[in-house]
Amino acid sequence: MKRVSSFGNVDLLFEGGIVLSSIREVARLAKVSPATVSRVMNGTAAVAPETRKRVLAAIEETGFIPNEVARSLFKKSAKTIGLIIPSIRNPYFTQLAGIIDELAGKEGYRIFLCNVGGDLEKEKAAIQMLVAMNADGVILASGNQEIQSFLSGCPIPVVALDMMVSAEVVEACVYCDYYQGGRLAMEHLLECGCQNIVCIRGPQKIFSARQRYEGYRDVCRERGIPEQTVDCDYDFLSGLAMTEKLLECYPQVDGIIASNDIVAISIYKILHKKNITVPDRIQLIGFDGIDLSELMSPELTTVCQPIEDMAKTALDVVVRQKENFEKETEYILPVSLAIRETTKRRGREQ
Amino acid sequence: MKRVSSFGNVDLLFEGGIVLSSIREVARLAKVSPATVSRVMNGTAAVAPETRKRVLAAIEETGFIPNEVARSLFKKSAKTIGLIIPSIRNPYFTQLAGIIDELAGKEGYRIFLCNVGGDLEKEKAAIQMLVAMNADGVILASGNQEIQSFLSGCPIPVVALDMMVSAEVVEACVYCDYYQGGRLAMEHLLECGCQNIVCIRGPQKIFSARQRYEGYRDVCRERGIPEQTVDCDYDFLSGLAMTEKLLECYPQVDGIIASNDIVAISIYKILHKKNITVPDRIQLIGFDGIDLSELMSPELTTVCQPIEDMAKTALDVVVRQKENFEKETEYILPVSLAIRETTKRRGREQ
DNA sequence: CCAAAGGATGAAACCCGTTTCATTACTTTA
DNA sequence: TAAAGTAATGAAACGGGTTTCATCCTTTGG
Repeated sequence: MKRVSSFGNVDLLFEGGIVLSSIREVARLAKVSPATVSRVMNGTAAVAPETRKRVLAAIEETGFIPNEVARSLFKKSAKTIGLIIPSIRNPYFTQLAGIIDELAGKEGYRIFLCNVGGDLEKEKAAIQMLVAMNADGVILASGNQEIQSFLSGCPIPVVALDMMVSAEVVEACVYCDYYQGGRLAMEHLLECGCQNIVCIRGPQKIFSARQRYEGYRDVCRERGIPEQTVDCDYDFLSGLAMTEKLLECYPQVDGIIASNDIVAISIYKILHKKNITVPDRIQLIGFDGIDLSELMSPELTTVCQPIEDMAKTALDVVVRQKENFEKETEYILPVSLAIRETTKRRGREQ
Repeated sequence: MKRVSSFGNVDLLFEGGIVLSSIREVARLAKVSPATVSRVMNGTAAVAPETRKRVLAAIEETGFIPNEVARSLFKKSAKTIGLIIPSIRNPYFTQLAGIIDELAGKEGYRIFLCNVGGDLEKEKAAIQMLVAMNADGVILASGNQEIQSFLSGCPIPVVALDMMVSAEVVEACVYCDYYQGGRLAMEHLLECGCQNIVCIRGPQKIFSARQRYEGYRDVCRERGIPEQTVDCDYDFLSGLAMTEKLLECYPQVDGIIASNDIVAISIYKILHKKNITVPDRIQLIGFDGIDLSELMSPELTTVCQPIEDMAKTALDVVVRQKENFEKETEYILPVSLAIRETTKRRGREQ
């Protein structure tokens, strides 16, 4: 019913489907050697037009698809790049993954997505697996600094995305000016008239979260404002829980800096549920600039990261690492403020 | 700096990192044959305790990681299952992917996610690639019926998820009772007092969208209500555009059935922007029951699909297809109504 | 007209983990 | 004590595409 039908010695199928046959079968059919078939397929050497035609016909007839595994084994390259992310449920990472996937496709690479969920062991296993699979490189966006020591001696190039890892163990780091982002968020809330701002910090072992917090903290210090923080993970469940806590601890709050957009959305949910109006009673700002931040109602004011540029840069480093002579080891991209509906000031920037 | 250091003939690295070395090197170091090393690693045959210890020590010393590609080539199995989805940006599919990934991991399989974006050629290429990679099976959730004819003779098992494909070409189909979902949505809006309901249909070439529409349509017919429909894709951009159109064509509308949750969210955004209150002036219901439907404010009333069960069922069929004797070819799962805040009636169900 | 150069092609090695099959050594049974 | 059986292990083949190297044939230059 769905197995390949056998026809003589050659597996054939006539209904436009997929067939398994080997290069040797094709060769036999075309009355050439496997080497010649390989040359025709890859254009790696001149083949007489007459021969080429016969080979092409044989490929057509058998529906031959070259076995990628055999190719990978010899070439020591699977034309695959691993993308390690902490959560496939976080729209920020799926947006990133979507862009990287598309760009990689154009360069002839596949993306192997590894969802490690903040688990260090899973992350190590993912890297080992990618190495064992002859992947050509890794884009590491797990956010977990602890992986660093494990990376030394990794035989395939690794580029850290959204995290700061020593240039000793990775090809390069690509991240944003999170610190500036933290400052921007705080300064914006102040400009909007907030008197009582609380910063919901992401996990401090994550570089972006730490830097954002430090931006916020430094503005506080410069202006003599006491810090008010709550700790929170980068996911919505944590966001919901921490918002409850925040309202308990800081009932006077009139401005909230969320650890990222998805947390901002969950904060908004709680505020909405409690009939606390945004931005009238409390103003709210997020980080990341995911699609959803603009899709939610009201639209979320947020500090945008150039997701597309980050994806492009990271991929570029991995793909072109061999040919890079004077390579950068650090790409720091600028962030920008998107003033929308959860803060009061109508700004110049969109 | 990051290359593996060479030590004698054996590649070594002392800092806990990753190393490339072959089974033959390990064998040489342990003074055994590669076969014995393989037997120690896989437990495929008895090895003398003394020998085993030497081999283990050699593996430890070299940091040897068996090459998955070589293993896949021989075994004709990559311990990998392909998951083909139309969009990695749609939370429904990432939620699905997350669950499948987790379950597959427990069974010793990797998931290779293929984002084909509704492009038939990309989808064909993805399937060919999976075959060429010695994948063990495919979970096909692209929604695109047209792929059907391409599937015949596919040498690896395919299970269709969220779509209806002939049992001739797939191992099984797993989907929900979308028709019932369509009815449920319509009946609920009627119960909530809507007089002027518009159905925003998903692409009619997609099975779920067609079935949902037919559920809606049949309720209309049974009650003598004239149909009012607008066509829309399954993404938020389309949702935004179509809502504008809807409001133009049907200014009297007081109930909207969205093609899915993400479209419902974008509908809400437009309504909110136009100061049309939900559910007072217009009531709104979605399909899918993604996390986000509950996270948005107000919480979205929606027809939930048992995403977890679907994932589990699909994976089970693929993994266990060889041992299935009397196999089902169709798994139809029930949907359920989650009455939340975008419709008026406070229902029994949560 | 012969040598050198170039083009087309095939045989065989290669990538590396797995498995079969044969061999050796030793134990058990008759 | 011989025959039969068993455990441990290695040599070699295998999987399938790629590449090197040698070979053969044709063309070009002297």
